[in-house]
Amino acid sequence: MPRTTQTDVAVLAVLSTGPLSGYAVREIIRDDLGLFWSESFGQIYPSLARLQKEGLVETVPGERRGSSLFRLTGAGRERIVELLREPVTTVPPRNGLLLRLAFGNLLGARACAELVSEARTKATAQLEELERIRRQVEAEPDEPQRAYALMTISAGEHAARAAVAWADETLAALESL
Amino acid sequence: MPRTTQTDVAVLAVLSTGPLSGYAVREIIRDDLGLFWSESFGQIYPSLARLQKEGLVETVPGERRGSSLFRLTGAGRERIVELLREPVTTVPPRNGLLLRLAFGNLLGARACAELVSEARTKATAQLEELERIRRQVEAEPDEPQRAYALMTISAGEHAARAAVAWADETLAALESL
DNA sequence: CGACCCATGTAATACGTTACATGATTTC
DNA sequence: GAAATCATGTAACGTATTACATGGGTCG
Repeated sequence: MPRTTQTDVAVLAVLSTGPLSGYAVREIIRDDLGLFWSESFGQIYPSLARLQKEGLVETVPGERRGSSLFRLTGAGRERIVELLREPVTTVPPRNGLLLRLAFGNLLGARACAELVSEARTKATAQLEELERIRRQVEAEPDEPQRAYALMTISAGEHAARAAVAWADETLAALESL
Repeated sequence: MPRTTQTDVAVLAVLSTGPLSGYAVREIIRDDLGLFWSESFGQIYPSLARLQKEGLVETVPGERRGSSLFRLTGAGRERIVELLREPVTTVPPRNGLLLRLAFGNLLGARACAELVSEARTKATAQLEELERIRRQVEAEPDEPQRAYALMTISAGEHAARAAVAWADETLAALESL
């Protein structure tokens, strides 16, 4: 696990697009960043409280009576750039499929083939989903944002296509065992 | 995070190849499974103690005076197959590079290109490393084990090649921004 | 005989999810 | 006015890393 929580980075980054409720922050993370990022409520709310105490976000009255939105302060706007500049921390790998395959002799070729086949199905489904999202994003106006969104989509597409190719190759290998 | 610790699965699986010290278990996980799995000492030793209490592993005297090795019991041998049969749990995604790219307008095209370039370098290095390991494994006798090891290596190769292709495409896109 | 590796373990701390508790607002 | 959604937060629990503490064996 990373030394410093990345939650603050994600929350600040999302808030850089405009004032939002904690609930809305979570929705954006889930719906727009969900393919490569995730946060739970249990992380987001404490993070917002922390960031407010540090003066990086402030609350402004929302549309709903009594509701308030979180907005980046000037300090917050500086901080998020600082944070994004910090080196990318990677989580230690934990690939359950490859662990099972590495000990495939315990599981048997048949069961392994099922697992790989499942992975292939998931990858093709993801590929379709990504193509759908791509069309949607490409329909948006050509703001600088769009180009960056397309890069993250493309990363998913490359990974998914690689997964499918690997699965096909691996299924063939398992067949001839 | 997964509901039940996957550490026990990995430890039992490694011990299925023969009796080992806790230290040796960690070495195998790091050196042989490191490309897709990781465990720290702080997980391995408590796991071994737990597994021993459950009667899934037992200790046998090792070669060194006073040292003892952990060995799977019959129950342990059954259990590991059960555990491997359980559905693969996936960790929620946390891709720091894609998070930065998604908010690339905050970071700027130049800094983004540096990050992507770094990722490309890492991927090519990994590709070379994997080819080295592949040659090494291919030199081993053709036991059933070998075929499974090659599948995990191939997964890494596909992923690394995809990463390189994506990086090239993305660098070009950033150039024309 | 000093450095390094083998070996075991614990404590402090951090990270993260899930479930629970609560209530307002909107929509049908 | 019932159901769904918006909204906020906490508590319990589980998972995992890192640093620390300790000592035996090996090799130069």
